[in-house]
Amino acid sequence: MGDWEQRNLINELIQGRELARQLQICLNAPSSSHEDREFLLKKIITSFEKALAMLNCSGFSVGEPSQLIGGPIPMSESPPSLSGSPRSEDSDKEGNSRKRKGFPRWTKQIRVSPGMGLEGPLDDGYSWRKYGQKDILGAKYPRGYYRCTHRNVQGCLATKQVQRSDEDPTVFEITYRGRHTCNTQASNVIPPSSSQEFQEPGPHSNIVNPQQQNVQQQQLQEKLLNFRAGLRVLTENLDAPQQSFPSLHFPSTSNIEADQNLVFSTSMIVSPSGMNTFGGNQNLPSSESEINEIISAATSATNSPTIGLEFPFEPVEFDPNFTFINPGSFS
DNA sequence: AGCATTTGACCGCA
DNA sequence: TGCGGTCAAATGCT
Repeated sequence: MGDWEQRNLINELIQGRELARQLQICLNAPSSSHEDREFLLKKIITSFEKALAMLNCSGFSVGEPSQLIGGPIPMSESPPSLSGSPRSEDSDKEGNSRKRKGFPRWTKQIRVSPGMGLEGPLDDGYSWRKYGQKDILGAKYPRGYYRCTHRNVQGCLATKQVQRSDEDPTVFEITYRGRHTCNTQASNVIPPSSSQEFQEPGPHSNIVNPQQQNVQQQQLQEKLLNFRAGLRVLTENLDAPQQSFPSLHFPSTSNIEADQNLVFSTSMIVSPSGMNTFGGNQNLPSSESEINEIISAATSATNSPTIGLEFPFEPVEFDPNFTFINPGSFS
């Protein structure tokens, strides 16, 4: 872990601590609303998840045994022994091979509810560009192939595949391959200061004047509040390999072979009966095709400001055990 | 015009 | 040889 990442991690932990303190104050204040507490709680969780994600990203296996929601997700890909001889990233660039078997790979299965805005959880904070779609044998739904938008500019070789589950169409299995070497997410992960934690200072964001900033921030906070009120994030222990994975060297440079053993899972589930409380907006996907369109758009993570607003959930990117479930259980 | 998506073709691996 | 992953030209979108 480099200095930069360490700073980010520390920032995140400090932020988590501050939020916890605020929550403590909130709990002692009878005037505070349940919503406020809930909001702070969500922020704390998000903060810690970010920190964990950073650790995961930096080579620490931080998956913890936790609550299971849907049971272990069977991996459709090769088991930890992952086939193929390891290849260095250098030798595996375009032109040498169309199959990049040497990259670490991990899979998430993610659940979302339409009521909470599908683009949120699907946006992992990176910009993805779709470069292919393929009908997979035995699968009802085609698999989408995405690569980092900054592949050409920054040589970032991260890719991901999005596959809708046959068994449960509301589940999307996202397989990530390779690590981002671009700086895309950096600005998202670490807010410059706590007062700007909900801004999206990503590469696509434009500098705005303070007034616009305040308005946007306020709207964003309101949106997030609504979003979070309907969101419950639970971790799930989906894959043993992660726990048993002995190495603390996540994809740095020297341990690609061992890294191939990394297999994570998370679930994204689109609840067909999700409540429509998100910001009072009733324009929610009702049909399968609509959901597909949204998923497609969200996974491509373009410059849409809406997508950008959802960045607090991006740490899911590296968290093996996230599950977004139908927020209908909240009211 | 520039960027993203679509889609058929190509390639490597099992 | 078939399947999965990627390329790249065509097309669409802003």
